[in-house]
Amino acid sequence: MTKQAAVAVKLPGPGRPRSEEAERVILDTTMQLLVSEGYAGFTLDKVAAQARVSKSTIYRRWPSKEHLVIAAFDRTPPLTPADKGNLVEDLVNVVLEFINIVRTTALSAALPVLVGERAKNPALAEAFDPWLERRRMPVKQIVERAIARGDLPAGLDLNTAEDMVMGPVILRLFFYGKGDLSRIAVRELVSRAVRGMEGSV
Amino acid sequence: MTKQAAVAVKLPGPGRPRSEEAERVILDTTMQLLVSEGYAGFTLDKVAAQARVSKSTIYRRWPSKEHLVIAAFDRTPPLTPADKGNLVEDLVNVVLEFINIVRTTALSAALPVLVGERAKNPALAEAFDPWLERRRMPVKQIVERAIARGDLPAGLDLNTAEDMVMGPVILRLFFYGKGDLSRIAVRELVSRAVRGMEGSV
Amino acid sequence: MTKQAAVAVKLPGPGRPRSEEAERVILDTTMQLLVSEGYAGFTLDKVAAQARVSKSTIYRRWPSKEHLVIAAFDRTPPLTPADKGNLVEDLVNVVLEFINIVRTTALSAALPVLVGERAKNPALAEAFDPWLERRRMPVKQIVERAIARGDLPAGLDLNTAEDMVMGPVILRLFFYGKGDLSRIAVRELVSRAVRGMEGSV
Amino acid sequence: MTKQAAVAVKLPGPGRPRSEEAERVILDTTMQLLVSEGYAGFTLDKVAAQARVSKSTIYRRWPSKEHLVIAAFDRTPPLTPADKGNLVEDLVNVVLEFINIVRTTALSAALPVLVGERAKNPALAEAFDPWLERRRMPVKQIVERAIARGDLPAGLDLNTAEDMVMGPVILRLFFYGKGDLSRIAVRELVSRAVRGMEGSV
DNA sequence: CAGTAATCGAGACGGTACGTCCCGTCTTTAT
DNA sequence: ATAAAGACGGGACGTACCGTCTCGATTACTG
Repeated sequence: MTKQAAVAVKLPGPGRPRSEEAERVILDTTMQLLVSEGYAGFTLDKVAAQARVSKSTIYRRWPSKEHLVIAAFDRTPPLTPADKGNLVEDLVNVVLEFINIVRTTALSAALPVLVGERAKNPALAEAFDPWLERRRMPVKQIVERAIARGDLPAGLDLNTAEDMVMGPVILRLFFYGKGDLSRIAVRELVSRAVRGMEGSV
Repeated sequence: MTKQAAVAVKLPGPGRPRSEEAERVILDTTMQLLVSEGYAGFTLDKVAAQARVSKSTIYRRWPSKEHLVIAAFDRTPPLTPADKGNLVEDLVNVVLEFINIVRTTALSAALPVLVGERAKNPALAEAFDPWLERRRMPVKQIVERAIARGDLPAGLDLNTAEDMVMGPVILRLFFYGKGDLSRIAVRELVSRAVRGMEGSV
Repeated sequence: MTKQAAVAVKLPGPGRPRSEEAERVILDTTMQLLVSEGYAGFTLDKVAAQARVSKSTIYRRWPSKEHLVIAAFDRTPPLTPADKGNLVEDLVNVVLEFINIVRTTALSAALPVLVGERAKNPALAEAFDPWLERRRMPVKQIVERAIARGDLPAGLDLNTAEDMVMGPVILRLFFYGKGDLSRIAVRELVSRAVRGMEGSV
Repeated sequence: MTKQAAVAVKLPGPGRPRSEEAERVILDTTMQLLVSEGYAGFTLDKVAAQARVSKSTIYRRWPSKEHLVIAAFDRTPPLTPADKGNLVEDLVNVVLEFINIVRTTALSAALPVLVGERAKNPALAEAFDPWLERRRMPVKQIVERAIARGDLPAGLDLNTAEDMVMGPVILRLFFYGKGDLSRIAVRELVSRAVRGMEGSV
């Protein structure tokens, strides 16, 4: 009934404790290799070799390559939902921050693959979806505050709003190589999305 | 100046001509295996075996597994941009048609992977981008006609419009497992997108 | 100066040790397949399948098909240089024993191929030549003892003697399909070779 | 019943006649490629490409790669059995000539492979054996003349004599990389072989 | 303080797909 | 009928990676 076990602090128990150092090095190496080699060239053997760690040490912590990748991305800092009281500008800022993260990490290469795998791998979905949901929070929070302020109608579904804001951005980011994602272009997309949110269906 | 050469009919020339039969069987088998096995379980050896064709015959036509997959999708019928003079309804119809295609073919599993590969494989991008562009046409055409009718402002960028319509849908289709894509939900997304298109930036 | 290192017992070292069982099964299967399929029909995939071993396990030990074959032959028991004090009879016996081994194993099919490959593959020569040298030992020993007994002149070169004994035999064995290699024929060849060894050049 | 057909001059008949030019170019290219690439790197596709000839043109003439190789070697000039009346010197000369041919052509690489194939390919044996027999003739002739002169006993079997002369040489030539085959070494081998031929068994 | 148990590194293992290569055959159009 | 060109089926090659396993060597907690 309780999910405490999952969160519970690992009790010492007998036996040699897992090295936190190893965990950190593995995740760092994972991130670095994803960037330098791309997802396709990313290999657990390479991670093990470069991190000076055995493959068992990796598999003891994460059940598959994909889980490791998700864990690595999980450490990227969360988006900070700026609150200047201006809906459009707040959204633009958080979107640009997201774009920047995607471009500097290997997310653009890895995310599609993870998405593809998730479809048929329930175990992966279990790790992936919370991460994704966490990534969606900032936009939702900004929209929520705007509703509270009365800038947006009360009946607006937060998920729908998020889809409208991020959908076009993600399309340009992942699907089209050369989509315009300058601040100006983003502001147009966001402005139009916000306009679409106003009023009832 | 002319692109005719690229489109020109392949002249017979000397040597045994490539078997159109083989090509057809390979693409059919590819599509079928993608659906039945998923992208990860999809193998060129399986294609060769099931299509009763040698691997050389496949590799002679497409330089890699990914190119073959794109070629297979390339044969899926183009979306037909219905024209009932009602912008929102026309868009809803074409979007639902797209959703249906994605769900009945293996697109949902394959597209993310292809997108991921495209990022670092220029040769793949060359084959992938035209296909994607072709898929974007119907929505653009509908929007274009609406502009001609005066239903939408003349200055509206077609790509932007397309991103606003398809972005949220694709987000729900690929990224979120259980996004609501019923006709009602789609109509809301499309209606809001259209509202966002109206007026200037 | 010492060659001990090469012969030294493999120290355990870290990591999972290589399975001696696997090694044995692979070599057994190799030998059996060479006999049943002939050299041309001999395939590493077949070996892997029949030995219930992965190809990696084979390639981890031997760098190529040819090296594996040599390793398999390397296990055939060495010729036993009989010593009845009769030079000709001792030689006849060891030659007949050699002929028998060649005929019952796949040597007759494999040896020529290996010889052909050796010419341009230094790595192969490195494995092949010691094996060949080992095969030459028995005849040399018999000749050496005969020299010690005073049955052959002291200045006789052992290699030359060996070439004179085995050359005609190998010619008949490998090059001519139907060369007479009965005990009587062999005794004639050996007798004449021994007569040629007597006296100075 | 008659074998005339095989030897009969090709009657013109209908249709385009076979190009003698093509035949010559193919054989030349075969020889050259065997030398430059070695037997393993020798490919019919390479022959066709370099000779500017289609593979069909090759297969119309010879039923397999091996037959083509034999045909190419078949054009090497026959050994000329010098006759200076000195048995040993005549043999030494013809042996050295043979050694030279083997070393300048690709024979050393190809012969072992052909020998290996011959064992299980009757059709190949049919082409190979006559060639081999032809190569054995000079030594036999020299021995025959020596018998006629009374230098060797009348009962000596020619094949046995040939085996004794060529066996050791071939052993050094094909099997051992670095066998001494200088004129002096060859003279010793031949002298000893001749001594072995003298007297009865 | 000895014993127990989980961890570590190293690296072998079965399985399987990849993309390349070559053989010998077949199918075109052109001589 | 031959020729050049080149596609075809078949099948082996050697490489790579995955996720599992087996070692000997460390660490801690436990009795």
